[in-house]
Amino acid sequence: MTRSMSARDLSTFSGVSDDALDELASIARCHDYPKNNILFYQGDPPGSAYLVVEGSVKIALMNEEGKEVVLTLVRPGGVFGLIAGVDGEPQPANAITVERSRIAAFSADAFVGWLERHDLLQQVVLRELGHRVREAYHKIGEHALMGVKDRLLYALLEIAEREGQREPGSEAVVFTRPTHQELANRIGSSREVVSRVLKEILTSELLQAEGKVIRVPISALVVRED
Amino acid sequence: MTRSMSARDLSTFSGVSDDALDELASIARCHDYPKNNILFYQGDPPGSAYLVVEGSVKIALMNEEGKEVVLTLVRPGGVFGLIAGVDGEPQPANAITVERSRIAAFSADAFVGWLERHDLLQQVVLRELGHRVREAYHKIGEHALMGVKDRLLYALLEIAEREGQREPGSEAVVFTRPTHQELANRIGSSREVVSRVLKEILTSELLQAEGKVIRVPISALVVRED
DNA sequence: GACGCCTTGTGACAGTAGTCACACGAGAAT
DNA sequence: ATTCTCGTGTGACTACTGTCACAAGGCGTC
Repeated sequence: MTRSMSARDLSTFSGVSDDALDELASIARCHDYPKNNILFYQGDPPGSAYLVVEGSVKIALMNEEGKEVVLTLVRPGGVFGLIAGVDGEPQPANAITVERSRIAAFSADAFVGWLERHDLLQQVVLRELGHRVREAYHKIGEHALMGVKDRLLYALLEIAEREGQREPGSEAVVFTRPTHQELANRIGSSREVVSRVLKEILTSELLQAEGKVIRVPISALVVRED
Repeated sequence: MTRSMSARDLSTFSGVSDDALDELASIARCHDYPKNNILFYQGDPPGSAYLVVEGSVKIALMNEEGKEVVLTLVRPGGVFGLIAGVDGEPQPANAITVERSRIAAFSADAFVGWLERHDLLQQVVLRELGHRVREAYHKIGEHALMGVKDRLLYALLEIAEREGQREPGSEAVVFTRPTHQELANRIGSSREVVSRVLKEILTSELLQAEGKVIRVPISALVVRED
């Protein structure tokens, strides 16, 4: 793992001392993976905890026919595989790289040991799990209580929040949207439906698009808070 | 909080010493609530952590029209309100009694203090949150990847696992099912649809019913493991 | 430039699931 | 006993979603 990984401002490990991060780096095995590489399957025994150094990884479920739903997207600085690592149960979902990614892996024992040595269970793991629960609850609500159009809208707003760039000289945030298929996987729908509904949203709604770039007025973002 | 509450085999606190439980009891405010009593709303600031002593509480989301989806059902010995108590963010969902219930409440600070004093963060909170995440992920998968019939089937099997009684003299488990409306809320559907689909399941499928009592062969339960 | 692969747009269709309306039965309450 | 409420069963209808089929555009590789 290169020194660059221990970026001090990454969300999950913010507030962790440099010494601890250096020690963490020393127990990591770091590798590059191509796009769509499967890191582990749902049901696998807990082996390692993982840290995304570069790229991104989707945690997702699939059914027998190959239909997929993305539970969460882990971006640089985020960890995954934690739950199984912490409670010793099988992995609750599949982990797959979304793009070419650099991933650091730690043996579950070594990682938990590190957490305990530095008294970071609360700071790191609780925060992370709490966030996952919130995220998951929100997603359940979306699925059970809203239709495709609203789910898609929320997904777009969430992306805007997480990776949108402030557009120079305007009160809006821009980002290039993922493919229709990826959006469909995120919201648990199908490519064709996303194609149609997205058009509808972009014409009538509060978002505009130029090509694959979507503009979201900042006013639309703040409103969305739950 | 009566002494009876500190039952030593309750899942969430199994393995916790009697001394610690006694101390916990000493900081609790314990009250009885009628059916359908709202304990907190989604968005409320974190106030307390709660323990179900008797009865049960549903953690659920609602939309504007009053449609509801149950995220998890907390039974005696289970805790809720934890996430907000631990991370200081607003409550992620509503908490409502399902039946007449006795609930012990702890101020968030006092509860966290107790956990830390007895070094139980890992044992109690991590276990609980990990379980919640798994449960939630499973539910998302159900919603995104399965239809009403399968969701209902899973819901019934889950109930059978959690509160089914071994039927004397047969290889089956029995339980009295909740109302159609409650089932609909659990799976995010509607009363009428549950009424129809349930009939379908009970005639063709692996479950049988006599009145409101449902029989599930044990063989059907073990298979369902993920 | 030609080929192939990925992504997209769209019409037509099918099926699932949700809603509305209404009736019936069992129990609780008065 | 009468009345009310709650849970239930069912038919009819609607609408939202997903699927299939097919065409076309973009972009990189050889």
